[in-house]
Amino acid sequence: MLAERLRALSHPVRLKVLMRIAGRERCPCGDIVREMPKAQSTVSQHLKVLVEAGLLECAPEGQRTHYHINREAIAALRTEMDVLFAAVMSDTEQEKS
Amino acid sequence: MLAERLRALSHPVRLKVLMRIAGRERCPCGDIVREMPKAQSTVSQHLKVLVEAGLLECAPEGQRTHYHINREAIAALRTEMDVLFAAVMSDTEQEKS
DNA sequence: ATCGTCTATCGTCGATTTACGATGAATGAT
DNA sequence: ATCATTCATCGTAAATCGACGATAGACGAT
Repeated sequence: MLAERLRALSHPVRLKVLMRIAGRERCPCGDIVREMPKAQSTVSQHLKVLVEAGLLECAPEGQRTHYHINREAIAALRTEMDVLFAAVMSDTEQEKS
Repeated sequence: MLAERLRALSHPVRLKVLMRIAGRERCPCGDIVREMPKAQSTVSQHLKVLVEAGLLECAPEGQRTHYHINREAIAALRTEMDVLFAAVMSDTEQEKS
């Protein structure tokens, strides 16, 4: 559901996490923790939320887990948002004085 | 902040409310309550959240309050989302094997 | 085999959210 | 003046969230 994905994006830390991961392939959790004034468990939780929303994917590799953007999900979200924006911005036609 | 506005959109009832108001000028609270299986106080609260996020504007008129879309805010949000999407979808350049 | 590193998960606490009914203020109708 | 309608707000209960420390499992290095 759209609301679910928007919820995943509706926290400043998660937005920042997403941006940190963007532009990298295979970004491990530790990298993000190091760049953020949050406990490791907190970051891990936020990552989980993003993964569960489908916006991130993770790949356990050796002792670490690499996260990366799920571009398909992002593209789908963009489409949904476009539909929403179009609907909400649509002209009423009954407002001509 | 972007996260704030996304939060306002991240609830199914609020999304529905927004869609109900879209395409109408001067939509009173009662109309929405009637079209939704939620208590009046609940709808009123959700409207408040949307207003506080700037996505809706309200105009008390007689005994009722008319709500309408704040198109400028929606447009601004769309721009912010475009930036986010662009950043997140950007190619890494380091993935060519 | 032992130790350090990386990460997920658990338990917990306080804060916030969501929903509702009740209430009250303002307006409109009679 | 009385009464009904419309809406915002208050109080409240249950659920969820956000953050943390502690812990445990898996892996890599020695």
